[in-house]
Amino acid sequence: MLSRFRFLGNFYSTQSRFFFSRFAFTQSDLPPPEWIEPFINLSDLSATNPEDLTPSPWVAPNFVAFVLASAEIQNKPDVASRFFAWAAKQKKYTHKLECYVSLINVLALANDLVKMRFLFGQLKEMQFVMTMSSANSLINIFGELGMVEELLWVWRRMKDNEVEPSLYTFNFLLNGLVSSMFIESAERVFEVMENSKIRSDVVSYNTMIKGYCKAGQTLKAMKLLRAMEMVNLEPDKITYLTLMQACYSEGNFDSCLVLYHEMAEKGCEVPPHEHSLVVGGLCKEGKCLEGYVAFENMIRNGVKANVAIYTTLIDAFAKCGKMEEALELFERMKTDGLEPDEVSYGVIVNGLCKSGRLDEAMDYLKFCSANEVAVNAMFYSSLIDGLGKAGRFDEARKLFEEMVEKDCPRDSYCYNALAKCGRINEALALFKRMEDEGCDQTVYTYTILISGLFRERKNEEAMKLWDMMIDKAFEDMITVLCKAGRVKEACKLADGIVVRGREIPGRIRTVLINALRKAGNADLAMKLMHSKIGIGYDRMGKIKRRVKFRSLLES
DNA sequence: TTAGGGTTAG
Repeated sequence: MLSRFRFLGNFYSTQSRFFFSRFAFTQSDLPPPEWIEPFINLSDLSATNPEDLTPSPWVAPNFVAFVLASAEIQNKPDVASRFFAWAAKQKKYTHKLECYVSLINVLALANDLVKMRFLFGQLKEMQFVMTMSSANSLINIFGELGMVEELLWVWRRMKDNEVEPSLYTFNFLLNGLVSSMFIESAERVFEVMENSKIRSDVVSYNTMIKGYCKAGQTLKAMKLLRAMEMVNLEPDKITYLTLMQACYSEGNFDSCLVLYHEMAEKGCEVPPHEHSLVVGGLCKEGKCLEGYVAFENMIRNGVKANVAIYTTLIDAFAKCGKMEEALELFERMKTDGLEPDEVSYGVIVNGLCKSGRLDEAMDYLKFCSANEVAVNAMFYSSLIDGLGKAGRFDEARKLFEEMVEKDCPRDSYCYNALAKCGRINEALALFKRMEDEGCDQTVYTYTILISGLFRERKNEEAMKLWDMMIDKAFEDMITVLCKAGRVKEACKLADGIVVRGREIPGRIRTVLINALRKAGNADLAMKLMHSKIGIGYDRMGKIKRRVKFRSLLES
């Protein structure tokens, strides 16, 4: 947005200089602001009603473009639409390409996709000659919204009009494709760049790296980092942050640490977030002392700690059973001028509950409620769990019911904590309540119930729940694998369900189709959508054909 | 033009 503002500023100042020298303007010139302002309030466009404007000679295309660009900067889609419509009605006036681009942009910001599509349909019919700046802007906006068809139209149009794409055009295109998870297409564009006059730069590499990370192909992303060194391109802090973030989410903290040292060695600026990833990684592995060393190291390097880093460390100490150290860090954080938030308090409350210090934990709950710290479900689940384990069932139940009064939605953790400490009938009633309240039952919920039922020798009921759980687990597993981009494994699992004589529900097919599409396998997604893969039963329940999901990926 | 925080259970 800033860059467009800058563009507009340059555009305007050069034009107005031109103006003063000529003292008059023609249809295509732009009037200076002091000429426009009696008619239209540029600093607050909503104060102007376009219908009140005197038309000629003010309806110069550049004037309209300028007002629309102002509306875009002020994010006023209604004003822009009205002004656009008003201008279109004036005699001898037709919109310029830039007017369409401005209005499309402001509509995109307002998320009005329907109007955007309609307008783009008009633009396509206008036979405009595509310009570089309009193409860049459109490719950027369509890319962000995942409107790949529209994006490719602009790209082709540019080619037809023999407008040479710039490095920015390529990078916008790459980013658009990557945001819409068209990774294979992005790969092809990247290859084209490698072989063209325009060489890919750090941004192009970073964008491809982001794409691979999003698709769960961290190894490919790593290879690209090494490829940068081969072409003498210096990776920057964004390259490292993207990769470290991906390694961190995969739980690969060693690689995270390697990248961290690498960037420090290269003298690359290390942003606070990279430090958090390292401290967080060490803490997640239970190495709270090493995490603490990294934390001190960060402060020595002049990077100020923030609430998130403190919270990570406090939690790590609490989990190692070092509650006193955790509380000391909590105090240090406050003397450091940082205000603990609900997550920090949640970590403290959870730690206290785990170490059996329930009354202190209850005091924190009271303190937070009285001091406008948002009390969330985690506070309650920790306390309900702790109270239950200490045999204080009534207090646990009371807290569970109190959540409704306090407008705090109950999650599965709260239900499970209470179900675990009560009798089996109570737990079954809670299972039903979860369903009614739309709270997801987890594997842990089923485990509590099944073991409870077996203990009471209600074996048949237990087995029924077991079957329910297995079906749900398969479905969850497929969803999780798809989200991680591991479509091949998801397909194998789906085949496993069919072999066991069960059918794949439509909603899981959709998950698979979307995963294939996101992984850049649009063709395979189409194939699955229109095929009978996995659906292998006739009306008598006999297997008619059993085409495996896996066959999709083997072809 | 690209990136961007932490917490909960057997």
